[in-house]
Amino acid sequence: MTTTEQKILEAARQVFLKKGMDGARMQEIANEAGINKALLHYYYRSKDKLFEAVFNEIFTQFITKISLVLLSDAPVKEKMSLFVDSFIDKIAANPFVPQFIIGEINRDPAIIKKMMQKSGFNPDMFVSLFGTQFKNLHFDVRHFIVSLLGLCIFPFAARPLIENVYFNNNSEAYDVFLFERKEYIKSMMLKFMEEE
Amino acid sequence: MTTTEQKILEAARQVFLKKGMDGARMQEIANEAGINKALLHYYYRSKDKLFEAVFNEIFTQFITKISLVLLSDAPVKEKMSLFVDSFIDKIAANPFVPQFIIGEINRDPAIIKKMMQKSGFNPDMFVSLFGTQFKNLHFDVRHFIVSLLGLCIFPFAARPLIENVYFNNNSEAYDVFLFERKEYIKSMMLKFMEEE
DNA sequence: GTCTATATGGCGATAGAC
DNA sequence: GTCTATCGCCATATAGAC
Repeated sequence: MTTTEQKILEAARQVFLKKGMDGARMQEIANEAGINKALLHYYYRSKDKLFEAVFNEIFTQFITKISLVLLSDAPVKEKMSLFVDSFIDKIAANPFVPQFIIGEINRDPAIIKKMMQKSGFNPDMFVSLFGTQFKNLHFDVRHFIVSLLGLCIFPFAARPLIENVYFNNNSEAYDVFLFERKEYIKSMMLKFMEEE
Repeated sequence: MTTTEQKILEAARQVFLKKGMDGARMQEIANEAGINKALLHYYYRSKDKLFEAVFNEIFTQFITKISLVLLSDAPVKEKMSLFVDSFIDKIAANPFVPQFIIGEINRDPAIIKKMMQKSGFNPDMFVSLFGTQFKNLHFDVRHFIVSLLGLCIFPFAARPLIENVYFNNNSEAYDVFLFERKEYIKSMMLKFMEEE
């Protein structure tokens, strides 16, 4: 059984993910939830508050997934492989998340700090990891992480363009491409991580 | 000497780049151009038309830059190096472009086809290149191009988040990081392109 | 061509009955 | 808790004077 509050949050998630804060309409969220517009304000006071609740949920899930690659203490090559597989699966199941987060953090950068606090994450946690676990690697770990994220996220964020230019809008072919991509990224990164 | 029409387009470019189609306001564009709101409609009929003019300009510039790496017939490794240097310089000079394009192509995928026609580009041109120039490479060229783009673009598109998490919001440090990134990407790709 | 004033519609938010 | 009706504002767009 789902409460009205949950139905609203789920509907808001759908609409905000596709349209973003600026493009979303309270009326559309109400329709999606099968309730009246006034109820949205009864439960969440304002569009801003509702958006924050949605963003917090999405962002926390996303950054939790990312942090796993850093927090586990598996050997770094296995860790990388596991991350690529699970991260791409995760995005494929939530294909609107990357461009949503990219759009919203650029629209309102201040939201990041707010969400970090709510999620219980803090920047120091990430930074301190560089001083300990990774210090013996021959490459810069920040560049390494950013590369890994870019390689995984970009083909989803830029999908409409790439699918048009390189796949003649053949959506099924692009799904295959995304699936292949796991192996491509892993082999690329493994080669790069070799000690010579 | 700049005409009113040019002033409007320049102002619209600034505002749309930062706020996107949904977040931009005609009043703000008028203020930025130092003219009256009614003049916007005199020259561009509607917000949609004005947006299309702006998007077309930005998109054409962007995709022209990308296509150079494919169209020149320099050896592939030098080509890659040249592309990374010039492309990152280009984005650094226009840091809002990546997230703007990502946002708008996802908001309205149909705009891509429209812009492709206006710019004189067509998908077949890109696709045919794979059958000829690149056919002897040992790796998939589509994955290669997408990787290159992702490695260059992502640190700009996700800047607010990465800058917060890994650089404690130190903007100058992040600029250094972006500058270093050219060498990092090139060495990574070169290693990957080795024949063994 | 450029302005002021205004029409027109849609949006977030609230009042108040049930 | 949930609804209908409506307020007040702000956005795009247009009319019409200069």
